[in-house]
Amino acid sequence: MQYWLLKSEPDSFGIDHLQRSKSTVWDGVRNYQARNYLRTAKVGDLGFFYHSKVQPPGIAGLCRVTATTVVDPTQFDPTSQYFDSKSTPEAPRWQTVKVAFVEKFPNYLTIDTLRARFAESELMILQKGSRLSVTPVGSATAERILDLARA
DNA sequence: GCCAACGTTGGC
DNA sequence: GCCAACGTTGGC
Repeated sequence: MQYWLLKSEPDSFGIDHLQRSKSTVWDGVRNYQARNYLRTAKVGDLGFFYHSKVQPPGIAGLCRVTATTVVDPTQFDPTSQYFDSKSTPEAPRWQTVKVAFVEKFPNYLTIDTLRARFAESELMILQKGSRLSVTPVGSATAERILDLARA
C-alpha cells in the first residue's frame, strides 16, 4: 500500500467538497510526471489531501483510491479548462484515479508545521520550486503525518 | 499581485 | 534534438 500527497485548490475543490460528494474522479492533472505517478496507484492506496493556493497551505485530510486507470473525461470536453485537443478516445493521454473521502483531520497541518517536522527529502512538496500535484509519501513519513494530524 | 521555478511548445 | 519563448504553479 502506497501513500500519496494530492494537491488541490480548496477554492475549486477542497476536503469539504470531497466529504460532501463522498468520492470524485481526480481530474485535471495535466502534467506527465504526476500522471505517471497516478498510473502506478493501486486501489486502497491512501492520499493526503493538500490545500494549495490558500493561506496557509497544508494537509487537510485523507482519501482512498477506489479506482485506477480512470480516463479523465475532461480531456474530451471542449468546454472544460482541461480540454486537450490532441487527446483521442482511442488513445487517451490522461488517466487518473477515483478517490473516496476517508477523513478530515482534526489538526490541519500547515506548511510551516510540515517544514518544522519533516525534511525536504521526505516530502517533495517542501522542496523549493516543487510543483508536482501528485507525489509519493513514504510509509514512515505518512505514519508520522497521521499521528500529528489526529493527535 | 509578484515572481522564481519549472514544464511545454515549436521553429530551426 | 536544441533552446528561446511562453505559460503555469503556488508560496509569499
